[in-house]
Amino acid sequence: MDTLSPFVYRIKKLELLNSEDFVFAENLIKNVGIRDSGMVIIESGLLQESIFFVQEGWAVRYKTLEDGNRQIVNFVLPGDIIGMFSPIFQHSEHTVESISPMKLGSFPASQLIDIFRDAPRLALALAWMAGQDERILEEQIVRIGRRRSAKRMAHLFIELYRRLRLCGYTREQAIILPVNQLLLSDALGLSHIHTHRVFRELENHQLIERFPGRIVLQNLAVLASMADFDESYLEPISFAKTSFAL
Amino acid sequence: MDTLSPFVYRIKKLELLNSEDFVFAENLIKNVGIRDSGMVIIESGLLQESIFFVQEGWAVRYKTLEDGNRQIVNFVLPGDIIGMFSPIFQHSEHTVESISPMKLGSFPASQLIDIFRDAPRLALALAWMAGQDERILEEQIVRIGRRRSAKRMAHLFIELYRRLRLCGYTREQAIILPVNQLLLSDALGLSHIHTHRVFRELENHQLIERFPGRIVLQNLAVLASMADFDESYLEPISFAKTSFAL
DNA sequence: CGTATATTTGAAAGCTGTCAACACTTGTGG
DNA sequence: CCACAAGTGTTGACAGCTTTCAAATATACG
Repeated sequence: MDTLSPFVYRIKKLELLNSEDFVFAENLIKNVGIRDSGMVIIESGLLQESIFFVQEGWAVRYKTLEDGNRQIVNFVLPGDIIGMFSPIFQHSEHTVESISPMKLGSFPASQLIDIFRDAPRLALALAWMAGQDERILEEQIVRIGRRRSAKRMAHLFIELYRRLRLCGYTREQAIILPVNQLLLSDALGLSHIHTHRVFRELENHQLIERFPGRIVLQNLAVLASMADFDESYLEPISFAKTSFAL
Repeated sequence: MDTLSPFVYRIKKLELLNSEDFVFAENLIKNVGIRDSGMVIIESGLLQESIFFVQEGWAVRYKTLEDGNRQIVNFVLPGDIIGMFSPIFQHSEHTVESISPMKLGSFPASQLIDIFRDAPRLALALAWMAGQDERILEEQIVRIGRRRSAKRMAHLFIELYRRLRLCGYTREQAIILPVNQLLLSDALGLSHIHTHRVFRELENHQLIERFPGRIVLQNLAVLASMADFDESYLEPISFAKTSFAL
């Protein structure tokens, strides 16, 4: 038997889908493709033809400003969906680019409609995932708007760690992020120089360690406590069973 | 005949729903209630029992930090939905509070399921609205992460103006926002003192005018140009008709 | 009229960005 | 294999933006 895809792993927790839905879901993502690091998966301004499921690897979702600056809006991790509701928009508003080699399941955007018509429970599960994504964006707003740089960085690190856990990563120590300082600064809304300063500070406290192109989180406990991390915005244990049958 | 509710006004543009769907939609929001300014509509940490449609009035959606600070994540305007996918979560992650008197349509959260099962086109329309909301959050991230205070404020003003237009507001000049400086600072991720300085600056340039508890935008053209506002993230003219029948 | 909530000011401290170089790594082509 | 280019990481100094502190003034509300 093969291991569960991270997507199925996540929606399983919902306890909403029956075996028929799971077959439907598994079939959706049968079409798997590989991407190198640094590839554009969807591009701002363009119509999106596919919906992707991240099986392995990392990407970033960002917007580019008129002055050439960019802001990373969210990281895209295994178990995430890329462009879920894109078929109902004429163009994408952000770019998604791989930052590590990736394995992506995909299905044609037009098929989203079939899901809504033929598999309402699965459609609801997708809405659930979109809702989680929105919660993560909200927390990103709070992080950038109301936290100072060191705390901001620590908070992001812990979020990424916790999100990895959601789809089955269990290692308790030494989480490796395929991220460099430039990426970090664009995610945190800081200059790359200041990012470096903060970075060095955390490193001096032995909270993180650096390797070319990656960051290792060494002391999650201290990072979490300095970040005042409240995980309630991340995926709950189970679905709110408001007593309905679908 | 009565005027269209702002919600129906918006989803009409989708050109996805048939008359049956519209009846369904209209029935959903028949139950209308009134709120004073300053009322909590949904509260962070609590289970949400209803889904609300804003017919009139403004609210803010915010998160409170451990240190008592708060960050407004988004403004809630006529035509918006509050807590759309809340039935699939055990608790709300943010608080929504009215900042003006409001008129709210609502239906029980449990009914969301009926929509997904019995009115897939309407469910898709809701997903479309959720997608728009997510785009607005993305832009808020960019605004806070990569724009300096004056530009940041101008950009928010223009966004609010454009969003009002989406549900039928047509006045070209003198848009009135039911907002004070404290609210503004929490939305922009600035201290209230600095917000005041920037505020005063825009006022000195005759771009805005202040009245107790409200702000009037007087020169939208100049505000928009200084904000480098790119409206593509706001609702498109029409649905991407990827040639499917639902 | 008194209290709480907003707004306003000035000054000082502190955080973050910008500038200008330099070092290091990696990949490419000669 | 070396040289070079491009991208990334590093430093120090400095400017500038933003926050904080403290206190005064309005304004709203009961």
